Amino acid sequence: MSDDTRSPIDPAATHAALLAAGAELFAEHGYAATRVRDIAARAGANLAAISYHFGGKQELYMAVLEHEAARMIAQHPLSQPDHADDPVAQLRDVIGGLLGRVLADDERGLIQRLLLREMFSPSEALPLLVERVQKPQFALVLSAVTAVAGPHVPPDRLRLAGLSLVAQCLFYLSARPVVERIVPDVVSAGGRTRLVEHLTDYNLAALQALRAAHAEPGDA
Amino acid sequence: MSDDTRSPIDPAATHAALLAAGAELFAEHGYAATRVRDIAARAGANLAAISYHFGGKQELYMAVLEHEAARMIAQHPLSQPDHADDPVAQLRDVIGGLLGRVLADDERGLIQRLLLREMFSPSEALPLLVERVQKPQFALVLSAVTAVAGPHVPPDRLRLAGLSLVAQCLFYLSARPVVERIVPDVVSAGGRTRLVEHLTDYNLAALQALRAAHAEPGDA
DNA sequence: ACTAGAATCAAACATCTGTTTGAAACAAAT
DNA sequence: ATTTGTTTCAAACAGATGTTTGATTCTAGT
Repeated sequence: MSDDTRSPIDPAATHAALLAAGAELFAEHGYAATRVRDIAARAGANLAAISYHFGGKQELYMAVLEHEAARMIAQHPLSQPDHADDPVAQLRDVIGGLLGRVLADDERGLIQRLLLREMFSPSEALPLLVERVQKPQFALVLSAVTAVAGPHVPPDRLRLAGLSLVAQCLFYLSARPVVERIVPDVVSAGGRTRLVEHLTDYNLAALQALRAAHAEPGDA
Repeated sequence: MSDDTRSPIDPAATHAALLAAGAELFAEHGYAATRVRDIAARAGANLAAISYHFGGKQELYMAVLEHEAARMIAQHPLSQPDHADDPVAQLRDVIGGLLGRVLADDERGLIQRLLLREMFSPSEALPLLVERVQKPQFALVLSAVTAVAGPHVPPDRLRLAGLSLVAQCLFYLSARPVVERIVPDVVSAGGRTRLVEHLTDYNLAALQALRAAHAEPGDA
């Protein structure tokens, strides 16, 4: 990020560089532990640029969250369920997509990390993130869960099942250092495909059991 | 917390009050966002008491983690699997125990919150917490998972299943504000028993499918 | 009662940190 | 070329924050 060789005065470039540097540092260290001097330095901008362009640290943080949320929606749209006929493939795609976003080292992981930090230390920005990031993600998960479990399962159970699924994917975002310390080679490059397989199999079985438990009397 | 009417000089009481106040504030706001002045105030102690008794903020933080980990082991031992004959009950107990610890508002929740913060922003204290808190917890989960899924499932799959189970329980610790915003009444007092039921059913089904997939050729 | 060490306290200290300032550099319009 | 408004910059600023200090109070041993 942040072209260090930015000789001509380019307000937009400074603005963008500050947003990018802020996103990385806020995601890595959290709001309180991030120094505005470090953000400015990484952005190759002057210290006062933060106050000039955004008003202050707090406003920059909010702008970062809005910007990252908007970018995720624009650049990485949650794939629509185009497997209307194959619920299992739909489930696998949702899991793979969610896990890929969560474990990505690039900008896709940024918004997830920021969101998780907001979850744990909510600020006034949490509602925005929930509305723009979490709810659409959950809706997608819920549609996949519903497709597998069938329409006869009560909405309550479907929501709980969706939460279980999201939980297992997001877990590896926060618990990565610990998981690697307890069970090695789970989030390594090779282990990632195994992980998607496991999550698909594991939840598929649970969802099919849920479907069976709420089968329509006349169903096979 | 921290008896405010502590007229006689009692070094041990000050020491303990600082540990308690530090645990609460560190768990609530994280290390960077916690001010030593607030800790001292909540403990009813003088500001300099932190340096005097522990050396500094960093050392107090380490002492808090060690103390909370030790207290959890001493006061809330992870119930041993006394259901050698009933794997389902064992699973339910493990889930209920883990979820109870995670959602507890008392001191049981403290160590979990501190641990989760360490997971996300690891410090040099993480290895200690993993060894003293996380590994024993995971061993217990793994024994329950193994009891249900049977001995013929490869250890790799068992560990992944254990992680899935832990993930679903810990999720509600970090995601509580978001969960309540997406799906109301899940972590409420009434919803908690429903939650334990759901988690038990959901994972029981998944584990039984795992058992069936790896059944000994001669098994029924 | 006296002394010595431990613990507490109010105050001061040094550093860090977010913010502001006023001048300088730049771009665009006249 | 001059003017005007915008952007950048080094420096300074004010407040917060972790730490230290030196005196004071307390407890215990003699």
